Order: sequence, then structure tokens, then C-alpha cells
Amino acid sequence: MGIAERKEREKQEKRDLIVDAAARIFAEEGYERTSMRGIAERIEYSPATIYLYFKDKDELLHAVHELGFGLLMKEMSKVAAVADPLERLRLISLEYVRFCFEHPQYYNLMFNSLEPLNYYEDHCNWDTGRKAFDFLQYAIEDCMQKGLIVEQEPKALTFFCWSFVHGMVSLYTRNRLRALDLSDEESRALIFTGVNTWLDLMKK
Amino acid sequence: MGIAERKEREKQEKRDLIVDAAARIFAEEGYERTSMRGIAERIEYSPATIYLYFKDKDELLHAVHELGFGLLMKEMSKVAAVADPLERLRLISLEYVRFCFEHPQYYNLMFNSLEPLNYYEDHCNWDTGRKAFDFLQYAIEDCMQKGLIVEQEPKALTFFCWSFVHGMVSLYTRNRLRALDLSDEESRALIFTGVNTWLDLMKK
DNA sequence: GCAATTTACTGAACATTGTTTAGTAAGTAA
DNA sequence: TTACTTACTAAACAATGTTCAGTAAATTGC
Repeated sequence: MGIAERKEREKQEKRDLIVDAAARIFAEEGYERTSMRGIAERIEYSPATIYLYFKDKDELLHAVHELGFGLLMKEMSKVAAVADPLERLRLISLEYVRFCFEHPQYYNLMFNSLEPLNYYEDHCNWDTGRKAFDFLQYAIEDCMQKGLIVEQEPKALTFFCWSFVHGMVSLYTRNRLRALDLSDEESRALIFTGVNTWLDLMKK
Repeated sequence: MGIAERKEREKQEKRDLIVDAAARIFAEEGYERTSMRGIAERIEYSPATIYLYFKDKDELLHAVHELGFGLLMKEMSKVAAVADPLERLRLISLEYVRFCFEHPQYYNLMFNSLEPLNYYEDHCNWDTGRKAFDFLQYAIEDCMQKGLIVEQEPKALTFFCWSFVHGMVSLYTRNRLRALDLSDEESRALIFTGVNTWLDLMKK
């Protein structure tokens, strides 16, 4: 059945085409200002066509969401091989920060947006997020077993680490560092400093 | 000039009426789902009337925003008299967390939303946010002067404290704690624990 | 007290959004 | 060749933020 397979392949290709265009526009314009019509125009199809591949805007942006997580995991995995767990933890954090700096729209969609989560209310689990969390937790457990950092319930401590870095970059991307009277470079530098400060505090 | 004054007063009252209605609907429905028409209907005026008092939705939601900051500052000020600066710092953080739990829509508007910030691009400064930041910084400087916590550039350390708590509550309100498989109560408890853990780490 | 003007407000419209539906034209199968 | 399926679109719908011309009442000047 070569025809059916080709059709299946073509369907997948078109799906990818849509997600790719959506991701692009989204990255340029931000979530709010990305319209279904805009995406349709970019791929030179009618808006209705998108609805043949995605239930609604939510589902489409969920696909972009997944794409973003793929990207983040790729970046973070680069340092998976570093032997020293404390140094690995440091590098993971820095990669995380860098990801937010380079792809703020992805970051906000993945961690700050409320919208594409209607999707999860149906599909419930948040596997992609979970995977990234586990990756971090593993590094922290490693540190703890080797007695490099304070002892704490691993999941809780992982959450605290994540929260700290997430807090910094979120305030940054959401423009709330205005309160600090810093230039953009100074803000970024401060965040990198923050990562090191945090790790120092956690060290035993 | 009694008439002019009465008119001025009436104008202010109507403005407040609009902001109040907007805040209410916003708190019920969330930012996205709050429409100008909905607000107009609630106060029994035409949508166009709102535009006589506010330039656009942005400016109206900025007013709600200010209202939220007033509320937060009121909560936080309750502990301003506590003498022990470390305990004061702890209580400020807990009030902050509690505020987020009780008024998540306000919180997200104040610290997570991107939308009503067009306003600030024109009016530039973020005085209300600055005030809350200074309040926190003062407590931290107090701790530092009395040698209770690690020594650090005060503004930076204040930012780190803020980021940590903000990170936790943001992940919570944005439903990203899904990754942790916790009940709502457990999540909230974990955040309160986080505040204490953080303070312990900062202690000398 | 009457006329002119200002004020406060609205109805109706505009452009833009996400989404649905009825219909079409091409590709596939019998 | 005929029937059916697939892939797609034009057009419409309802809801959004926003604007504008017009109106009726309140205020002012004479």
C-alpha cells in the first residue's frame, strides 16, 4: 500500500510545515500577536486548513511548546557527560538561563503562559516538563550522594533550584527588573551571578 | 466653584466604579477573558464610555494593577513593625506568598503578565513595583548590618530573594508543579517550606 | 428666561480575531 | 467511466478592542 504510506507521510510533512511556521511567527511576534490567519498566510494555505491538522489554536501551540522543550533538552543534554555533579548542575543552570535569553518566546510559552494549558487539562500529564525536571533532579541527587551540597528531600530541593532560576529569568523576560535600574547586560550578568551565589549557598 | 468640584468628584467616582468592576471581573475571569464589553455591561454603561476614562484596555488594567500593588503593600506592611529583621524578612516572604495564593489573578497581572506593560513603555518607571522592592531590600540590609545573613551586594541579594519566592509561586499559579505530582495543599506547603529553607541557607 | 456651548454618553460601525460549515475539485478505487 | 474519498477553500459567524458621529442634558453667558 504505497499510496496510503505516501499520504501519511505527506500529512505529517504538512503538519510539520504548520508547526514550523507557527513557531517562527510565534518567535517573532509573541504568543498573543500570532494569529491563525497569519500562520495560514505564511504557509500559503487557507486558515481552515490548519483546523484539519489541529483542533484549535491551543493544540497548535502545544505542538510548538513541545518543539521548545526539545530544544531546551538538547541544550541541557550537552553537559550531561560532565563528571563533577556540582559543575554539571552549574552548567545545566547556565544552559537553562541561556535558553531563556535566546528563546524568550519559547521560554514564556513553556513556563509562563497559561493559555496552551487547556490542552493539559484534558491530556493531564506534562511529560515533557517532567523529563527536564528529572534531568535536574538527577544532577542534584548526584551532588547530595557525594556530600557536596546540603541534605534535603531531593524533589523539594530540585523544585527550589528550578524556582530560583525560573524566578530570575521570568522577572527578566517579563521586564520586572525595571525596578532595579540596570542595563540589559547588567541584568543578564546579575542572573549569571545569581546562579553561582545560589550554588555557593547550597554547598556544604 | 462648587459645580466644577462636584463634577471632578463625580468623574473620579465613575473612574473608580469602572476600575472596581474591571478588578472584580478580572479576578473572576482572569485577564484574557475580561472584555471591555463585559465590564461595560457590569456597570450598565456603553463600552464607549470606558474609553472616556481610559485610553485603552491597557490603561484600564494598569489601574487594576495599581490596586493590586496597594493590596500587596498593605499586607506586607502589617509586619513592618517586627523588630527582629530576620523574622521580619520571613514574615514579609510569607505574606507575599499568601498574597499570591489569595489573589492569583492580581499576582499574575502584577508580575507575570506582559500585556499591560505597553503602558510602562511610555510612562517608563515602575514606581509601585519599586516601592515593594525597596521594602524588601530594607529588611535585608537590616539583616546584613546585624550580621545575621551572608554578605552580598544588597540590591543583588534582594533580587535573589524576590526571584526565589516569585519563581515558586509563579510555577505554582502557572500550573507547572504538575511535574511534581503533588496535591494543591502539598504544593502550598512545599512553598512555605521553601521560604524557610532559603532563609536557612542565607543565615550565617 | 432664552440661546449657545460644553459635557456625558451611546448606537452603530470597523477591523480583527478564532472557528465552523457547505461546497468544490482533484485523486483514488471499483 | 462511475462512485467515493480526500484535501482544501470561500464565506460566514460570533466575539473582540476601538472609533466616531450624533444626542440629550447640564451649564454658561447674555
